[in-house]
Amino acid sequence: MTHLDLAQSLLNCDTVEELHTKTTTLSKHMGFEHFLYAVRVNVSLTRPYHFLFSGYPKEWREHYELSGYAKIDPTVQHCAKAVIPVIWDRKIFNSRPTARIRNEAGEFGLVNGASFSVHGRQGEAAMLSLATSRNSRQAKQDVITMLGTSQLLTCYLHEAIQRIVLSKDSLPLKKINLTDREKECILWAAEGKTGWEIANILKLSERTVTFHLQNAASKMGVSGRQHAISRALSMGLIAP
Amino acid sequence: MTHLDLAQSLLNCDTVEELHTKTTTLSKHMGFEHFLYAVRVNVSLTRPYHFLFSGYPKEWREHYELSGYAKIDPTVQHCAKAVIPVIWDRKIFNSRPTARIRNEAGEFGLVNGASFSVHGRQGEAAMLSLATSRNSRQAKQDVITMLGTSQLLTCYLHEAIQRIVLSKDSLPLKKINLTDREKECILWAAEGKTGWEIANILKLSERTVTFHLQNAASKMGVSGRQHAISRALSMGLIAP
DNA sequence: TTTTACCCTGTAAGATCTTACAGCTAGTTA
DNA sequence: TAACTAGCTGTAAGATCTTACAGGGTAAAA
Repeated sequence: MTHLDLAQSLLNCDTVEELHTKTTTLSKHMGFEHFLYAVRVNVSLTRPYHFLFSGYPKEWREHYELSGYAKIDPTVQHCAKAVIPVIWDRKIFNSRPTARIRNEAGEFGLVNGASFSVHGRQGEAAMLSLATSRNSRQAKQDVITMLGTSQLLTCYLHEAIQRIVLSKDSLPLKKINLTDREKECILWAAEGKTGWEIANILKLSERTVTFHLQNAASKMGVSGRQHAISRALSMGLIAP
Repeated sequence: MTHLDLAQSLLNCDTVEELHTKTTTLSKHMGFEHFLYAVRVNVSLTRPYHFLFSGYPKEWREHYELSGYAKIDPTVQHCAKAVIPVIWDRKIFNSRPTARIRNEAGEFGLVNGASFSVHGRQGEAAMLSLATSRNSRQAKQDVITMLGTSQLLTCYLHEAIQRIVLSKDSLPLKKINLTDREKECILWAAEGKTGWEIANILKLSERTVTFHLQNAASKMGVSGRQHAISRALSMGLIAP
């Protein structure tokens, strides 16, 4: 049974609970007592959707939340802009308030670990943190040794979450089917073309272009061309 | 010297050539004679920017290009929409034309391997393929064994490419500095607000909103509000 | 055969955006 | 001090988008 098989098995989960159990087992196998997966989906730019999948101590999560640590947590900031993992280290938590986060986390059994970043095609930004309470030199070394496997786990877990959670109806990535025409019209509108220009490009009447753009907008639950463009883009609906 | 150290060393490269040498060495260490990294950046949706970083045989690349294989290559399609790697396998190359790609690739020494996907914060979609000419059962197993390390390499390589290639002036991700106001205005415009509404939200005059949006557009080299919104979004300039 | 999905088009009033003109303040840097 | 950057504001004509009304077609699935 390779780690690949285990990771693959995440994709076979049907429920969030099952996925949680498997992820917990898998993390433990890899030497981490705790994990935390979080994803942000830009259904709306100003009100993004967040989903948390936690194998962290509940008390720590609550404290973290109440203290608004997410805003200054260097691992969160790192994962928001980079695609490489970050190993928990004194250099990372270097300021006064961030060092405090690290210390407090340690009290809850999150001593050593690393955070992994993964971005989806539909603009989702996700991260997975894996942590152990072990504080030895060996523990630090183990984190490094497992870096590859951990990164792989992150990818598979994200894929699984995407399938189980994010694709369900009434949830943010709920499948919105734009027709080809609608996509074409939005694409050209996004390229800055006017209705008249799009009509010429697609050999349609300007009225029809308007029509398709309206349909697309109403499918996505937005109003106006600009809103439709941004929603279609941030949800990856018209990706090349 | 762990694989991590090696991957880290990619980040220290200053030139594309240096990066190429290091990547070649690294791939070999991992048991792959060939690698191919490709990235697409949505500077424009209809005319995206492509960058290829090839450790593949030149002849194969040319043949692949001329034959337009990229359009039907199942590994490319997989990486475009998934975040998990795909191992080269008969099941993947299952149709007549795709099986042909696999066979032809084999003739150039690309027999077994896998393709890895990574998406960046700025909407770049990249993939790395690693291949070996070995055709044994052991070779297949080795691909699986190295899956984690390979995925990690993909992430580091992408980060390195981003720094060396994509961030340079005159290149697609060339740093465009939007001011906070400009970002705010674009953000709300992307949320479907009218100029008048944005003015109210930000406590500005409508004229000023127009002004900022125009400045943002001209900085990005586009014309019109819709174009500005799409460019800002697809280049990750106003990400939350 | 009915339903469903997709595609296409017209008119017209009013809202909104674009682009041209022109000018002000404040803070930082050279 | 001069030059630069960021921020802010006004007017007005013309282009473009929005939304209301209304209507037509094909093709596949139920």
